[in-house]
Amino acid sequence: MANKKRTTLKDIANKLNISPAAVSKAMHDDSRISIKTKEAVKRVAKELNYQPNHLASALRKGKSHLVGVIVPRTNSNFFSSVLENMESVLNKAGYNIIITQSNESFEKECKNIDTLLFTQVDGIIASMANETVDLSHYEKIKSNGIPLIMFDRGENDLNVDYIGINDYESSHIIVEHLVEKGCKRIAHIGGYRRTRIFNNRIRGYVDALKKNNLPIDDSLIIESSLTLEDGRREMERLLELKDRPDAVYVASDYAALGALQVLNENKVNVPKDIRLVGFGNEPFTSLVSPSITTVAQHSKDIGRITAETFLNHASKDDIKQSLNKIILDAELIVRDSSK
Amino acid sequence: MANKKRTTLKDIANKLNISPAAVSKAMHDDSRISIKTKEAVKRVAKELNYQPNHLASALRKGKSHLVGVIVPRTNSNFFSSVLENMESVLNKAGYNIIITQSNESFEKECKNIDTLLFTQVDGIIASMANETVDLSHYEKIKSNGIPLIMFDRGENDLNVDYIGINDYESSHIIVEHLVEKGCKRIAHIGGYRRTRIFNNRIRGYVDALKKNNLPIDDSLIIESSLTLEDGRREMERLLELKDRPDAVYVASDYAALGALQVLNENKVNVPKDIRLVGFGNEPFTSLVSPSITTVAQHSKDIGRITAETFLNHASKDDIKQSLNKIILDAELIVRDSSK
DNA sequence: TATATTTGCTTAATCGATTAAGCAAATATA
DNA sequence: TATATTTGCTTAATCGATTAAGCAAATATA
Repeated sequence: MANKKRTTLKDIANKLNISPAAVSKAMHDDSRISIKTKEAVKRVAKELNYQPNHLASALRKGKSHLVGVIVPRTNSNFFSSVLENMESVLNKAGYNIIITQSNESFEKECKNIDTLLFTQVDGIIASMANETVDLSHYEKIKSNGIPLIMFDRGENDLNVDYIGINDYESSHIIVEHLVEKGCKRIAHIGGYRRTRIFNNRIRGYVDALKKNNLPIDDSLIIESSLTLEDGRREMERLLELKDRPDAVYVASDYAALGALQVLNENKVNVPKDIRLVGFGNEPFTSLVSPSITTVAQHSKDIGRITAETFLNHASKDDIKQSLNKIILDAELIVRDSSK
Repeated sequence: MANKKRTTLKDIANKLNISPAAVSKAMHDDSRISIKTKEAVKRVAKELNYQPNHLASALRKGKSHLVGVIVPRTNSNFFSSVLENMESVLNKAGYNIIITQSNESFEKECKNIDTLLFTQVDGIIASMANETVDLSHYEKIKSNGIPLIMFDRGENDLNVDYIGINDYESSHIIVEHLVEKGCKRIAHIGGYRRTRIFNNRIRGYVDALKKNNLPIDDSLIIESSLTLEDGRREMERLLELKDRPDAVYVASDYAALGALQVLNENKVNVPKDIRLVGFGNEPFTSLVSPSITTVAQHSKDIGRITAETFLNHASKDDIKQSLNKIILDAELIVRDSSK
């Protein structure tokens, strides 16, 4: 069934004995079309179940009303929630989003960008893969003349709008919280400094220690990929230290969970012997025992503001892009692992 | 920068003093174009950084090479992995995917379908929201003349291809496993019977009990929404029974985790006193203690086969759709909670 | 009443890529 | 050598929707 052709403006025009141009204008409530004609057009459009051909209008107008989104993965609560809110804002403005996953791979990220540019998106919103160091594929987006917006994971060098949380400040909040609980030797299992957000977390951690007159001990500052396995391995290393830390701030919930497993296995009492703080507020942090203190990243706001930033660009003709950071404050969620 | 217009076929044609038609054919390696011309065209195309205008070719060819995908949520490991594999297969065949989330909402699902149809997708791949009972919006897809493929959560009534795991058989495997471990009173915290997959799991559970000559006890069969909270509440109810079960088969990992929390809080030894099995192989099942025995759903295969099924439809001109189920066997992953 | 303005449409071109039809030159075959 | 076929392109139409330009009729203004 249903192999009949789609209804076009021309079909409506023929039925009403007017020109397709008049039909197009009537559908868009042009002031130069009589109310009578408009009503007739809309009635017939409904009768024939007219669906505008988006491709044709996009081609003519030079806008596809599609926005490409690149995320490392969708299966984290953070990204999934960002996407949901981003989509809702963009849909209201008549844009649809094409979601792609880089799986933290540089190569996949390059491919995704090619794909999105090929699909003629009106803009790209991206959060960088961990692997990515070379930024030339992102420059390609800019030289294509469409807006590029980064969120959560960006790079200053790109000189585009960025929306994220205040990583530097988050580390302060975490350290202050642990100091308040009486901790004096706070370790940090962090990401690699070359990634902006992890560098900021490390800087925040160091500066917060200084502010509280605590000594900086390089053996307590660890860089890793922050997987669950990394968390396990680094926690084991920390436990072997002669002078064990009394708190560990881990820059990712997954690594924090790995650390917690090792602590539990070694019968180290959390939070009594060692307090633990993660980052990201992944759902499982509230599910394990003890539940893990962590930082919520305002995914809803990030999604919404990122979308609004794109719309702001899209409404302007000049595509002057510049570094424009919107930094949100993160929120500490205190749970059993640091109480 | 970069406000210069995009390169078109015409630009290449002008530079080489040939017609745009020849350029188009050269780019597509038409056999009627000389090798010399092809080489020249490709060289100039590269020089001018030519990117074909996808909208124009889609309009002309009547194909957008876009596939719409609707999932309840992307933030589960299962859906995220399905999407990843689906995308990879479709990309290779020249299709891009537009991912949308229904958030388990019927209304959002309807909106997503409208959006995708408006975007002129060549087909829709969907997994139904829990809320959905009325199927008329799915019928709309079919009457649009584009293929509809369902996976994981479908309905026989739709009469379209369906790819999923063997829920009925999965329940058998789980029950057999528990019986083997000596369990005699196996409870089932399941989903609502109106959802096909949950109904199948319940039927499988009941039939497997019969097969093993175990009595069917209605107080041990519970229907719920299978959230973590549901798991907690229903486990509490089961613990209040005079005659407690010695095993609980929960039809979702989240609810299984809720059940596990209650068991741990009540100092019930898992697996000694009560064995526990979940469903879905969410990452956290291997992370909690004790780790939860669960069922893996072959997300990779489902993604791949779903994509291939679509491609199969797309390559044919006639859009005869019929109920065609591809059922994969699930795999039991035995962990500490049932050892 | 004569001119200016507004209303309500039509005509024709356009967005780029594609393709059916066709033509001239080159090559193959009788 | 004469005809048939192949090669290598061009011409022109097309996919639908949109829009600048413009025209005739209706209405407003002088």
